[in-house]
Amino acid sequence: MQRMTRQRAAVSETLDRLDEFRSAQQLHDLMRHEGDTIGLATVYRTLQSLADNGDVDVLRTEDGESLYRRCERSEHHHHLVCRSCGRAVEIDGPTVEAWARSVGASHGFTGIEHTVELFGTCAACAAVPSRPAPGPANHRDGAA
Amino acid sequence: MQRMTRQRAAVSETLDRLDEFRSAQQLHDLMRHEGDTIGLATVYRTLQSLADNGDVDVLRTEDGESLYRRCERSEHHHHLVCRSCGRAVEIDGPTVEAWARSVGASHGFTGIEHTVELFGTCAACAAVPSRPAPGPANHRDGAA
DNA sequence: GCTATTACTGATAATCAATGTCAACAAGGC
DNA sequence: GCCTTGTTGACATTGATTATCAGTAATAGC
Ligand SMILES: [Zn+2]
Ligand SMILES: [Zn+2]
Ligand SMILES: [Zn+2]
Ligand SMILES: [Zn+2]
Repeated sequence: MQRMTRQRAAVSETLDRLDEFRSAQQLHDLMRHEGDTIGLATVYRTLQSLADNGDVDVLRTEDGESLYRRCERSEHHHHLVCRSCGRAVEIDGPTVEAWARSVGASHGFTGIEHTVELFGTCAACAAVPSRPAPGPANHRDGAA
Repeated sequence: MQRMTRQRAAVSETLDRLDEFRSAQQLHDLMRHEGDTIGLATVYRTLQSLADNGDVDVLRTEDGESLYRRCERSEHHHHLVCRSCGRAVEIDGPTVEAWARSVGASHGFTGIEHTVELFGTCAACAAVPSRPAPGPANHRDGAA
């Protein structure tokens, strides 16, 4: 009931090569520019199912866009994300997990989940504030 | 350059009476049902400016909707929010603040900001799983 | 190999929160 | 009163995401 198609494989491979959080549209553009033939809807669907399976991590930007990234570790973790290029570092908050549970319980809440994300500007982006995105995102449409 | 109008005052008063995080549309509906005359765009604009001034806290739900709430404390804090009714408890993560800064710095990131929110089901909602929203949100349009 | 079944694809339309537009409107100062 | 300036609200628009659905691949049975 879930076939591995050329398109799904391509999305997966693209994610493998990237270190940055990317939106569905960014991934679609990137793949198209690299010669892949794939529809935007398929990219959305594939990312959706990858996320459901826990194979990629999802992140909502401040303006409501969903960003995806294939992370190294599969266990629960959090992210330190560069606001300008999307580069991410996987981190864990050893104390945070316990703290979340205990705070929740002390107020009579059950089924506690927590959202912990750090945002900042990475060293590379801080060094070159003019260059907006050192990652694979900075294809300016000129390299056609 | 910023006048206090009947509409803005009404939004502010409504927020004062609520303990729950509410969306712009929920607030608009609620006010309309209570007899207030106000346009949806005005509610959005007012919430926007209140948020910019730090007078209300904003929260993005899992599906990208913005929820607003007037909080007691004005200093930096976080929230424990009921997923089903929006009720919220203000909490602070004493260690989290320092942890965020140090993790960011140790990876060469600058301008660190952090997002820490806890979600769960409050005692009231856990007790009555059938009743969807004990708060002012459960106006079923029947009380016209 | 051939065909029926099933899942997948992708162009397009639909959704929906949020924002932009802009003429009518209120308040303050004069 | 009248002008200036900020506000309102109905409506149109945006933009990311999702739904549609006819056409296309892969699979299973024969
Ligand atoms: Zn960066
Ligand atoms: Zn955690
Ligand atoms: Zn708060
Ligand atoms: Zn609750």
